[in-house]
Amino acid sequence: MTSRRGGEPHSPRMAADVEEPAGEAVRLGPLADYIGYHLRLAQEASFRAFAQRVGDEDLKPQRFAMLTLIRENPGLTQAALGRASGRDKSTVTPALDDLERRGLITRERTARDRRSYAVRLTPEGEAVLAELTRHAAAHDRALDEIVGRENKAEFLNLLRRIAAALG
Amino acid sequence: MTSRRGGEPHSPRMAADVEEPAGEAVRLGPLADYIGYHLRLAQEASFRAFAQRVGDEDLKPQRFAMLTLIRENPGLTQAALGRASGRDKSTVTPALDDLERRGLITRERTARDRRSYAVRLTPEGEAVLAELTRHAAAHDRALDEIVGRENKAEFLNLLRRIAAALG
DNA sequence: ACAAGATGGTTTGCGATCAAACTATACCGC
DNA sequence: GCGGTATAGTTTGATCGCAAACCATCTTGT
Repeated sequence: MTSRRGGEPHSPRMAADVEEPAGEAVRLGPLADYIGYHLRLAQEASFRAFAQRVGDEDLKPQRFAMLTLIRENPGLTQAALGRASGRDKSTVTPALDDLERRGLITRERTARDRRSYAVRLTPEGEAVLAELTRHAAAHDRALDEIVGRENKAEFLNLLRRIAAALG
Repeated sequence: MTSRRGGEPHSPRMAADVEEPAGEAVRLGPLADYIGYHLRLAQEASFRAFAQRVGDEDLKPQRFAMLTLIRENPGLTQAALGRASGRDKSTVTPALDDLERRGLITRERTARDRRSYAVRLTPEGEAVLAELTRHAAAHDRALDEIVGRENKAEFLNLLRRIAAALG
């Protein structure tokens, strides 16, 4: 095979059988020691495991966090909820639309600031959250096992430091 | 489309000024000790800091990881790239379309397996990656500082363990 | 009190991502 | 070989997320 050059996207050039790392042994290079890279892989693995545990039909981690924050801070505003859960306000709106449609939360206008809503759980929301919390607790116990009891506190502190320093 | 203009709340109930956590002191409840929750916040903070550092116009962490993996494993397939970077193959395709359009990578059919492409960096891709690597290294040095030199190895190991155990 | 700016919420536009359906090719058992 | 199954890549459809534009309301400076 002659090695052709050229810049056509998707032009099917043939390559002789060169090195081809083929096997699963992919080298990570500098990535291997980057905190950011491993942070992403770990977070996504955790996310998927959680979603799988509660079932595809159910509520995802993001919704769970929002419901918990609402229960812990009844009447909080959407903006406060967004800050606490690390989501943009334009993400909070449709998420709450969904939770409201499902009858899990209420939005009430407040006299104090008529721009904002006071968000609260409905009894139904409390019930669903209680169920979700069981799944979440089981999920986090699994994470605890992986991390190890003796390392958890330090690990959490490092994660908090990263979020705080870069947030 | 939840078509609802700012004027009409869905259930326009007025709430007298009840507790209203108002201030920024939002209680996290059980979330405070969940590894998954802090993992997500830390990852997103890191992601945003990286994107900001390389500039909005430039390539995001995901593209950087892909370019690095291609450089470290020239000729690897899209499937292998997806596995290594933790992305679905249907995510890899448009990402490589973009990188190819920018002239940073090439896709060549191989004789060995005519279903797959051998992906490689162009000289232009090498140059862009070199520049990106400088930013990434600076970013990770910042993370190193936050985590602390003496904690980094252990921290990385825990992240790897989580990704491996739940992946 | 009033104008200027800040803030809460919604909408729109865009990119990233996955899952599932599909095509083409490779591999395996017989 | 042949058929069945597995794999590489693409396409489509859906969800999630952010940023920016926008309106309504609150706050602040003077």
